Amino acid sequence: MPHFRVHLSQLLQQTATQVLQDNNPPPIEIARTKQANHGDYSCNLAMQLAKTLHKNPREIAQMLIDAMPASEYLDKVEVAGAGFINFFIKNEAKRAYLNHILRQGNRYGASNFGGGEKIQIEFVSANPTGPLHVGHGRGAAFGASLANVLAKAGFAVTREFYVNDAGRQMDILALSTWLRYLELNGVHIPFPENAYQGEYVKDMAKLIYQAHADRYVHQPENLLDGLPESAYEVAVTTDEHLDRLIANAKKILDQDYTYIHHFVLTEQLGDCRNDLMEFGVEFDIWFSEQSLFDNGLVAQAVQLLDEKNHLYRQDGALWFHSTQFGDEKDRVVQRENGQFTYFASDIAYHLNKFERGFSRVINIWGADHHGYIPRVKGALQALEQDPEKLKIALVQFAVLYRDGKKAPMSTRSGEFVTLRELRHEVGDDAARFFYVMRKSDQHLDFDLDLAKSQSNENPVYYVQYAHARICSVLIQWDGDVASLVDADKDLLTTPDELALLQRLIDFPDTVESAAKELAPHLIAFYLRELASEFHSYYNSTHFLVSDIPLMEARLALVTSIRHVLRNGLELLGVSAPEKM
RNA sequence: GUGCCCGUAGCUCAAUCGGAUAGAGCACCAGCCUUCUAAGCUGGGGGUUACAGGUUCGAUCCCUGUCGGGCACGCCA
Repeated sequence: MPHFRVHLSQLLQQTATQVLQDNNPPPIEIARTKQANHGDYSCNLAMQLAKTLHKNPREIAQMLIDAMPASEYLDKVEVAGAGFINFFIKNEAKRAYLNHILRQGNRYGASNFGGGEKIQIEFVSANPTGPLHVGHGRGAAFGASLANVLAKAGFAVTREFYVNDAGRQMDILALSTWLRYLELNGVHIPFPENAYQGEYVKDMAKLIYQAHADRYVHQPENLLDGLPESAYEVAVTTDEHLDRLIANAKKILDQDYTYIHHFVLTEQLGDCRNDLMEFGVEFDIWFSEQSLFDNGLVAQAVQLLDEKNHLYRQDGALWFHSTQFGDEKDRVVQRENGQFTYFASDIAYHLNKFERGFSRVINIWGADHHGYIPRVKGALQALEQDPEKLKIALVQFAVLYRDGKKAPMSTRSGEFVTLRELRHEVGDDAARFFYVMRKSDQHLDFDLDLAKSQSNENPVYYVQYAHARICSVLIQWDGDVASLVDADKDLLTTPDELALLQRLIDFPDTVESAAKELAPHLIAFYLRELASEFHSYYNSTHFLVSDIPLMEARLALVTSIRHVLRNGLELLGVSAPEKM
């Protein structure tokens, strides 16, 4: 079965090369039309050629049409407006397409757009220092849906979570947990305000306490070494004090520090993984930042930059000359104290991604990281990699609304809404759908009341309901769906039915666009429109009629709609219930 | 202050990377269940696409400026 849009594109390509002779035509773009009287597809090629050919675009369009070979799928081709070429697909061809959908079933919508290209998509990558919050949720939903879309469009997709298990934040979490643990053992040291305040820290301390009692209570009196007397009474708030506490804790605990560190990391990562799994978000690879250090890849990447003369030393630190690659200032890769910065391991990580043979790499970042892009791309360029292969999709913040008011959120005070709370409150389906209803680079107003409402206002139910209705009809019909390929599709003649056919035909193109533009929201919009057209059709037309051939034709259409609804919802990680 | 993103119906958002008469949902008004699920459908009003210029066959989209909002400007991650 032909892909109409591709077919037309080839037809026009062939014609254009012939008509233009030595001039090679610009890329042919076939678009869907908005209005029925413009046909089904249109092309603006003639208008684009008007300038180079010094001719009236309508004239060029007519020339192209006259030279175009006949197509068995076309009813007619017209010149319209300023010089559009409008294509009218035969209704018979659209009807025949239904069998293609029925046979493809859950594969329908797939294409070879990606050509099996290896593509890596890294998302969420939250610090394993606490529960995921609603901001991570958007990255997770967006990334997972996009990955599904890319896979459907023919890319070989690897989903990856970068685990920041090497940095200072992990040390702060380990320290925080140990302090809570000491409290449980009756040792009270003022809890730093800039340590992790959340209840989950106390929970982890409790677990250690329950399993090991006082085993990790070594000389806590030395914990405040090097700190002023006041530290015994007042909670510290500065980074210096916190770092001193960490250093002291490491000294006091020695080997046992590794245990605490490992314990909190495993706990948090496990929690994060479960949370995401329940949300329908899974990864192929959990990539450890620490492993980059352990394998010497960070040192190697920095050395490589040095060999290519992109580093210099100043104030005791090692700087990358990123301004030479469009960054607004140079960046430190190795601190005065010898520690590599987060940026250094990130360079190593991205270099590693490219060395693993991905032809394209997609990072999904929170929009607050946008300033970070030039330095990463700069580093890649400095290492003689093509920065164009790295695409960074920025996801804006999600703001929750309850009762028409902003829900308060602040990580610092520990008063933030976790992803888990959100999922439990509105349900996984609604959460997944709402997160991708907006373009990713737009702020998202997440209306909790709307997401929760089990009513006609809720777009998730609207789409799912269409699916459930179809299931219900098919159950009452009680026939063999596979037999519907034999139905006489020519009995589908109403404007409703023809519009639905075209909508179904559009699905693979929509998936392709969503892949090309990294825009899974297109799927959400498409599904709403398809559901809308279906509901309308459902209300105006009875399917289970006594005229058997007519009934089977309609059931063939409706079954195809069910396939597309299901496949589309699956891309978004939303369930397709058979009953509601 | 500098850089990036954004500004579309009363509200929340689309608009197939420059295309044809800018579209949906919510809200508001008026209707539709003895029939496959009313979590549904039908009809109606709503716009100088923040503002002012520019580029061209053609601009919500590209360029310049102004106004308004968000984010980022660490030897943090």
